[in-house]
Amino acid sequence: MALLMKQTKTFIPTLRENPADADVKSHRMLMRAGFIRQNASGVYSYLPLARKVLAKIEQIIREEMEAVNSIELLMPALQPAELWQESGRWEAYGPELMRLKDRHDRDFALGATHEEVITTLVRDEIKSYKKLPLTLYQIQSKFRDEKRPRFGLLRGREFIMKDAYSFHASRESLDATYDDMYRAYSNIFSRLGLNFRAVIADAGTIGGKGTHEFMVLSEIGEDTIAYSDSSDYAANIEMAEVVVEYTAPTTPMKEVEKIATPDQKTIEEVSAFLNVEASNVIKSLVFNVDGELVVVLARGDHEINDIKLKNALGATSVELADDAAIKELLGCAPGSIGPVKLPVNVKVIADNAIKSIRNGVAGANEDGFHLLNVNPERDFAIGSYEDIRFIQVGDPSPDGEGVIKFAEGIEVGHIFKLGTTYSAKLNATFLDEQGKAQPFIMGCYGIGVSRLLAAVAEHFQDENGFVWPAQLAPYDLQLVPINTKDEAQVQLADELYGVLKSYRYDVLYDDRAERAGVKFADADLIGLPVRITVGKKASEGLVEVKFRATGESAEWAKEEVVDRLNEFFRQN
RNA sequence: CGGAAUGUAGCUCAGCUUGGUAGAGCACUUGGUUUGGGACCAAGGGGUCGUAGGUUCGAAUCCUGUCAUUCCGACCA
Repeated sequence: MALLMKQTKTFIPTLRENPADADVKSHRMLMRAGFIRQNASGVYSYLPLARKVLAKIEQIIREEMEAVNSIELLMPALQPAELWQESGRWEAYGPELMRLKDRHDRDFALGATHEEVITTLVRDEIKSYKKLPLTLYQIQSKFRDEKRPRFGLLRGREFIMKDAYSFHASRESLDATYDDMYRAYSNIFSRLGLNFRAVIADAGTIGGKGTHEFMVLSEIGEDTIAYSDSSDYAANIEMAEVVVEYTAPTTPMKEVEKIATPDQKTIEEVSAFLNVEASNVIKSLVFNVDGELVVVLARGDHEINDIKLKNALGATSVELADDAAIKELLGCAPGSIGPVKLPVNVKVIADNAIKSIRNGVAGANEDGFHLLNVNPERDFAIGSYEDIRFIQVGDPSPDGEGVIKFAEGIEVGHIFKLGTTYSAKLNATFLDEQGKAQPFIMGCYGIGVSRLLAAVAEHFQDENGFVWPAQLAPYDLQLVPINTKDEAQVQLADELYGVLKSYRYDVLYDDRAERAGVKFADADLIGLPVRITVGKKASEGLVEVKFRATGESAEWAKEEVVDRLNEFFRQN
């Protein structure tokens, strides 16, 4: 399908100056080059050029999905509340679910995801194990009322997503499809030309066990990846296990001593004031765990990871308790909390590293005082030791090879083994070989399509504009007659336009009556791989060709344009 | 949801401190001169100064509320 487009007939509103509201370069360049416009916070229009890049991304996704027998369908964005009530997520999803009412005052949601719709759809139509496995996907807009939309397309409230769902009669079948998807995702991100890693991830509120995130490495990434410097281990920092074996030192224990520490609240202040290492200070925090106050301990040089905490306690929500609750429980402000002499019924969870503390420092549960020579077990009881801290740079890699380093990543894909979480709740069953009803075993697999547009926009640009690789470029090349009043130039440009069409090139024809400088600046902004300039030597049948990526240019006779272009696109 | 900032023409911004009835550049329209890296000359069109209220003889400017947008944090399949 060769697409031709005259620039006077399309809509590419380029900006000469940087938009004031765009801070990250993908957002800035997408605005400047006329790809997107914002309609509300986190809500964007995709203008013709963006639509074309999206179409290319989607095409790659479709090819790789079909290759693993995943079949496209399209489900509604507008979904009845009953569906969400049935799965329990009408309440559980919270304010992030966009809700609305119809004229009969019935509740609806704008689809934040489609587990409910697909599960009931399949439930009502698939009754036999003989029809399994089945994998379906769609590419569609999703709605999430994010607390803080940001970075242009990177975190929107309306965004485009590819979501796939698989249905199985057995775990083994799910595992096989999961592996297929893992490979398909790797193919997709490789074909897009992105530098990515598949990392071990947390399943979050979607539930299920066994999950990988696909992260594009980027400095604007909102997630931190912990990876091994000498193996292929990589995990979201939320999940990376700490495998250090901590043991108590053999130094003799000393008597506990109370000491005044006026206005010394943070670990840094206290350790500096008392001249001790942060690693020998006990950081004590009070968390509200599903309504119960729990004291959580970690070493002063460590950070508590609330996702690990949540998982370790099997809780559905953990958050720091507020000052009033702490005051009521312990009679002091945060900053002076400690594990010694707590009210009897308070649960205490300690990070494994607490074991390494000997004659440590802890808050005295009295404002302005700390305790010296505090020792675990002797001076306070611990409910259990768990791995609840964030891994740190330099920690040993959990797979035993090398040490941990950090990188920032943009989450562009996430694959889950859901199991029967949704099928059980929604009563979606099939009949197995024994004629017995079994809940479907499910998987789900998402790709943030519009987020990918942001990720590639972030990656494929230089100071003058986008530098699209051939597989993503909105058009293959731009045809630029310099002077639209020059008979010879227009004639040759028209001729090339026709020839290129017959050879199935997608051409953006800059037929505008603009000056050369304007056309060149816009061409650089738009960033097509090849620019063919028809100028002074048109009468001799010569054109100038410039390659966006390298900045190299050459002079070609009109007769050789097609052959040379074919050669270029074979190699790029 | 906490913290911060910003809302003045399509875009980027000045004017606000010290109240006197709105400006620049770019863009746009018309005419002319130009024509290979965001031209020039001339003449134009375009703004409830986010919004509501208050203070004042008088508010873009001072005060209060409110809304929107952005950034930091918390949060997040």
